[in-house]
Amino acid sequence: MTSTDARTYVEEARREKLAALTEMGVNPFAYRYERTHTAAEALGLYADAMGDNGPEVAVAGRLVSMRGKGKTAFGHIEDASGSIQLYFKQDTLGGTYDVVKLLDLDDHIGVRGRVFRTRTGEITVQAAEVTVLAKSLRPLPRGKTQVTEDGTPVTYGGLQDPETRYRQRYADLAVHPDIRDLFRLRARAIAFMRRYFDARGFLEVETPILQSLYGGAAARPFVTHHHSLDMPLYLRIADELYLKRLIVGGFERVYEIGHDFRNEGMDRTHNPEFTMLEYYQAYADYRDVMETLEDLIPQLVEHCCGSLTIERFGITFDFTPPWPRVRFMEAVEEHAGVDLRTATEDELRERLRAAGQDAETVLELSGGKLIDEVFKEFVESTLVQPTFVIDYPKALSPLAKLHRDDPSLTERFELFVQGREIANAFSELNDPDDQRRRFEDQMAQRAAGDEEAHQLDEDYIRALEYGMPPTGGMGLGVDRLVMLLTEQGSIRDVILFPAMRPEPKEDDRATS
RNA sequence: GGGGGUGUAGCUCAACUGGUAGAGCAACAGACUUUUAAUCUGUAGGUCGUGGGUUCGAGUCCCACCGCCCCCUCCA
Repeated sequence: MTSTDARTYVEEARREKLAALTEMGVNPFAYRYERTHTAAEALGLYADAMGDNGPEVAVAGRLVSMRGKGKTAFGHIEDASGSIQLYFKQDTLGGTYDVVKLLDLDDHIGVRGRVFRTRTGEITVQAAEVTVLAKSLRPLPRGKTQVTEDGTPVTYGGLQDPETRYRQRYADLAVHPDIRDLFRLRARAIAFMRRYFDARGFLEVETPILQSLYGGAAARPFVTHHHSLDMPLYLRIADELYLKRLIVGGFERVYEIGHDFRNEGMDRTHNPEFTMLEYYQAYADYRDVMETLEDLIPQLVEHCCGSLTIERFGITFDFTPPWPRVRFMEAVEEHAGVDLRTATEDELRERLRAAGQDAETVLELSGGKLIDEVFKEFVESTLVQPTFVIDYPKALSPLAKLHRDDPSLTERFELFVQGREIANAFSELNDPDDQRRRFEDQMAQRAAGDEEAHQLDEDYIRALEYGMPPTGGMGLGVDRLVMLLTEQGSIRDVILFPAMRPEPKEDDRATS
């Protein structure tokens, strides 16, 4: 009996083979294997002049296909590099052939033998020695792929159920090489970011995930409790305030790639924990940050996808810089037909209602939230190609410096692609007195019932009082960028282990 | 939170207007010493998400609950 579900007859059969192997003195769970070549390397070794006398290799991997023929058998193993065919022959293997008969799909095995080419033309390892590395007791939900006459592969069966794919990502990855490739691309993108900032003198740092006071974004946090301090701690919702403390400390250029946690709804673009890149650069303003993004992102896209122009979701995205910069106010005026400088809140609410939004929900909106909503309703979806929206209203941006030409605005921009916010950046507010006033405004909104408004962070203000140089900073949602690069419609498809409800136990599956 | 869909064998899916569950692949036994979704013969495998109700009879109808997916709302 396993802990998760009842053992099936298929598993019983595998356990019987496991027992038979043990009976024969074969350890079904070996300690190590001296692999000489990956599957791809072994394939590359063979040249036709070698005939049946190719080089000897020792390959190892998971058995993914097996075609028994009495006294011979063909199968494929798959390793991280790809797959290679194996040929087992009783004449050659002698008693070991009994071990081959006890193999199941999904077993990990090591095979030593010479490389040759079969009559049908496939480069193959003729097994001279077979080592069981790990018996598989539970069959993977593996589909069968047939290549039709016109060359299109058709897969029968396989692991389709999205829930199972997320819950048992190990199985999903094991049977879907393309999913493994997707996560390799994700890793490649993150590694590129790291190299990019390292090469420009940025210091990678780690700031607290457990915080007694959370800040840096408008969001509800996860709360936990520290026993010996007997106090609540919050999981961070952003890295921002700590990274800027480091600018005060003199690092000048810092970045962090890590998880933020927001206790909010889950859907195809929101996971409770997600990956954020933040960077801060002394003596820079938000225009410098735009230039950095216009440099970084195109390079990253080209590095990961091979081109500055990519076809995704039926749209051609062109990352060739420079990207359009549209002012927030002008964008709203153009798409919503309202002038935020003159419109009353009631007029804005009426505009939202006219667009089909729920009247009661709209009534609860005011101030920055209302303006933000108007922007989201009318502007966001129009921003398909990479676009900077710049100069946000002050009310929306309590951590951004006031605009040098217009004190009702801030020097803030967001980068949109495919109608989604990818990055958010500003000339960082470094006037401690102004920061205190902005926090106080937030506290007032909080008192008025806005759970997402910032808390007043005295320690952060103290840091600013010591003096923070002019600083440009940015946060970028890594998951969403990866979604675009890999053409995935759900954030769960780019997170290895997305948040899931716990699996119901057998006993109480239907109760409560 | 609202609306729609869905949950049947290990996997992928069937089962007409209610009549007591079926296929392909996987599994098991046997045949086959260069095959490749191998093939051939035979066998086995299911409290039809859970609980209740209607009915002579429920996978199928009704109610509740649980999970998942999609759309709307929303935070990145």
